[in-house]
Amino acid sequence: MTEKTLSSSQRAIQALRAKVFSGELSAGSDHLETELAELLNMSRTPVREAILTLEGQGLLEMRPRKGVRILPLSPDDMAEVYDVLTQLESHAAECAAAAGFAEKDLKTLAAAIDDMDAAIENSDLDAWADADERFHSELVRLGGNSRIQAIVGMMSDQVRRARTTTLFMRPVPTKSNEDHRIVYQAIRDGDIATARETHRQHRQDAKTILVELLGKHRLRYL
Amino acid sequence: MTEKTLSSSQRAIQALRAKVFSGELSAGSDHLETELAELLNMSRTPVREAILTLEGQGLLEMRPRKGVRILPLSPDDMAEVYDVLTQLESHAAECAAAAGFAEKDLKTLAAAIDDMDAAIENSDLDAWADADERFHSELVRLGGNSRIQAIVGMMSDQVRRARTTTLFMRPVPTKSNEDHRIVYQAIRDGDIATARETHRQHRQDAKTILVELLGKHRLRYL
DNA sequence: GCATTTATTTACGTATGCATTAAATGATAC
DNA sequence: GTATCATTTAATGCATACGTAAATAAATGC
Repeated sequence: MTEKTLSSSQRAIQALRAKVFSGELSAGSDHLETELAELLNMSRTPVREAILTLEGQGLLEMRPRKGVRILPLSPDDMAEVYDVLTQLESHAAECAAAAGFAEKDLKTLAAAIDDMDAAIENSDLDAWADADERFHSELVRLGGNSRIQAIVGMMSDQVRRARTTTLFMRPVPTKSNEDHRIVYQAIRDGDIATARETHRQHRQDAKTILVELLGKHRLRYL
Repeated sequence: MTEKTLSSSQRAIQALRAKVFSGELSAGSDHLETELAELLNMSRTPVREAILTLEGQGLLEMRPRKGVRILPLSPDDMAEVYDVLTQLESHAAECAAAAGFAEKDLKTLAAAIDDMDAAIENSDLDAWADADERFHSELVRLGGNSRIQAIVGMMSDQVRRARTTTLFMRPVPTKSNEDHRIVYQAIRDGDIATARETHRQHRQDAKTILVELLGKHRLRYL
């Protein structure tokens, strides 16, 4: 095993991230540095460093004397996030298709798609969401632009926060996997235009569905 | 005047940024926290906080026991940066065109274009670069996506670092401003496709020119 | 000499203390 | 009752101290 002793700062980052995603630190809530330090059993110093880092990733905001605010996401915010994902991921799909990967280079991508099918069979939404993330993450990796990877990672974090709430509100995403297969084939066949355009449309659909869902359920923040 | 007493952390961020851009802290160089603290006349604490922030913006990297490394930019890195800019800015141009701005909303954009013309007349490359930045920054602002603004801002910082070196190596960018005018008109006329495609091509050309220039001059890092 | 171990240095990570200053509370005037 | 000012509270920003572990130097064995 790759045993590593994480620094307190690193643990703080992980722990805070986890608590934000789990909702233990809910969106819109404020927390004093002292409170978080106590919660994580460490001094304020590493907590402050973690806060700085997470602020840079858009998860929270330091507001002097008012505490650390876990950033809420409005439907407009989600639209912004999805627009960034749409542009950068479709570019990644384009690049991946242009790169001329062999089928064996694409096995991770294919596996994610198969897992999604299986998850839908079993009506296991969590497994589906997990595989979906793997697909998108691998797609971006294949795109070969490390900065796009980093940015998409940050935006995906935002989506992940919303997912807990939204995942069970929407219909089983069967259409979604058809898109994934088309993108996969386009990349394998070097069909640049199809890879890009299919994925672009795929993400744009996801945005529309989500934003409408939020509107329908009167969710103004999450 | 808007007089404000900046915190030491804030001053550290500004000062370090300035020193990176000016080259006083040159790309690839390593610096101990103590050294930077001394340089900025403050304790390590605010310096560390600034380092964390700037690390999140991709300007430097904390390497325990080896010092803070000012990240060098390879031609491949520049290509990555320009690809992100190309995707996100062309999307912003598209959105701006779709938004149906009145001519008066576009005066900042028009002013930047005029300034670039004037700068070319005067062979003032610095003024040109300044106006060029204003154009791109305003374009993205008009796009209306705050996340894209933030990301483009970060990527522009990377470009800015290279500019000191590259600005005087290349021919006067006359063609560039033709593109800008076309983009401007397309936005004003609500011609979404032209706005996007012209700007996309504009940025892609810039990438090609820069990468070739770096190759020609055997600049492997900057 | 060269390799390996031991000692030393020192940069970093974290805890702690304190001054500052924004916010909250209370007092006073109207 | 309200508004203004003084007072108190306490969260933060920063400096400082210190233990730890990495890197370097020294020492030992072969």
